[in-house]
Amino acid sequence: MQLSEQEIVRRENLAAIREMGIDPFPAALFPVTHLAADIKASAKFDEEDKKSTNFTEVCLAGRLMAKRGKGKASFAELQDASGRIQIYVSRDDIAPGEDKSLYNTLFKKLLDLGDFIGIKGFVFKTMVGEISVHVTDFTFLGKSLRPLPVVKRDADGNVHDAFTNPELRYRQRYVDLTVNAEVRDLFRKRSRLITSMRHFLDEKGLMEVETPILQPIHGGASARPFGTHHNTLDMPLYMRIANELYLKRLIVGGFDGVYEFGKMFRNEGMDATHNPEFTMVEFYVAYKDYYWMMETTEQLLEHSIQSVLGETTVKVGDHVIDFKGPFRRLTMYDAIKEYTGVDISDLDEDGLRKVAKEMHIEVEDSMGKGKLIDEIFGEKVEGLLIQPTFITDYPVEMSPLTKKHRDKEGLVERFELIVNGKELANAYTELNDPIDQRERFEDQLRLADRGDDEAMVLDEDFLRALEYGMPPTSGIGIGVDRLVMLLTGQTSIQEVLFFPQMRPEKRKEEKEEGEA
RNA sequence: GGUUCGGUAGCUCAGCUGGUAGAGCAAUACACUUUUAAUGUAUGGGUCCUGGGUUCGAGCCCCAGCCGAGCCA
Repeated sequence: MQLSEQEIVRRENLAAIREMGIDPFPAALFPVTHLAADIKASAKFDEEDKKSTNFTEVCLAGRLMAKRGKGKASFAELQDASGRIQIYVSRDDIAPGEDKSLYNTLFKKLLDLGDFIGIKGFVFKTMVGEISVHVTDFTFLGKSLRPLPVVKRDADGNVHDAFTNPELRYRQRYVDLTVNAEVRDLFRKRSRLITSMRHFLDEKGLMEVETPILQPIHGGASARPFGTHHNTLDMPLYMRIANELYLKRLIVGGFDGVYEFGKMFRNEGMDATHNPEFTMVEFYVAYKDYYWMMETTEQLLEHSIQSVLGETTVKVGDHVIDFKGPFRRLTMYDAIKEYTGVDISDLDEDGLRKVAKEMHIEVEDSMGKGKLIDEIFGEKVEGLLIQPTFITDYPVEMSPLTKKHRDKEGLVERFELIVNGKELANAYTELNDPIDQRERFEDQLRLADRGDDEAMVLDEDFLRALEYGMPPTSGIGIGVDRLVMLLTGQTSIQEVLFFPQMRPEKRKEEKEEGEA
């Protein structure tokens, strides 16, 4: 392995630390008592000597992220999980005796940016007013053998030498997180959002469950799956594209409210809004319908966004999106009529195909009525719906798991929530008539025969479950990644996933092996 | 899949009409006991993504490929 100059220096420093009799990777715990951000937020000071009156002895641990040497005393910055705080190290405080090597050698020479240290000391304010920890004792906690990018921030908040290369940031997310505080904040928001959604669902009395990721039949959605193989059973398995059919089996089993946060896997193209694996939260509640679900969705989003952002509005580009309910409700046909001027409610398949062609939408022979309407909506309407909007009452052909509308012929009780021109959630009054469900699956098989490779697969065991009887139920799936993108103003899904999917990087060593 | 842009020091980036590679930060050495994008002086650091081609000569031009970003489908 070819080491850079700076990596060699760090390895030499590592060896020198060992020679001083110090373990550069100590095993013992370090008794942390405080976090940088808490000290900065609540330190009180004696006006006379500038020492803190409430933080007289603190122990912190973290990475050394900046050094400002000043001869016999130095300033440095320690970064822990909460943020950064300045530390002040003076030679005669940490090395009071004759031997000054702890300061002159270890602190000044052998300590590199990125190393982990633990410090003990008291909090004070410098002459310039910076809240700092005056170090009385420090412990080496871990060596960093590679130089981190050094990102600096000036007094006006401008960032200098930012670590911005997206490829490097995604491939080495650990570096991105170490060096870019706003990235850490984004993922904290993501975590808080999921926590607050979970609280909301718990409060509603729903039970969190887990269902199979490896499925013998990839049901519950229209998408191409990842295939895999189980050796012992010697059978193909698919990574789930949805968990809907399993959650409904649990409703059959007598739980009347279940939810699952989970990864779904779809073997399709990747772009700014699609990663092969992504997170959905789905929940199903017995004895409810899609009207109830619309109200519940409004409450859930308003509650969780309020608790993450402290408000219900989000700025996205030039728009301010308000998640305060109630959201606008518009039927699919009315939406198309409003945005294209065409009333398609009475058209048959041929009529729809003609209308789509007139709108310059690409159509294929394999497309049925449902797919054609979906294309028209997707091309001409969806992108224009910025504020949260429930699009309701879809044609039965494109919704094989949804109950037929209670009083509109040919439609089903389904809604999608569209925000900022994109689908955020998809919900139904669930189809619980097993005979109707079997016919819908058979319609899907006919679509598959026509060449629709996304048509849904018939799941015989799911039908058996419905035959035992499922209570009337409403269910929904909400795209968590897309919601996080909205809340954090990101336009790329990669920015809200810790580890977005990437092509493998070619290392030189591997390449040479491959060629040999 | 199509198309545009990019890949140069650890990081962020310059690099003229094709003439043997540059800055800031980081690193190394020295000075400095309240600094803060610390400062001053000096020093070192490169498979210019890979492979071909054109040329006396390629970071730059041509071809193919790899990786990434954006736009389109």
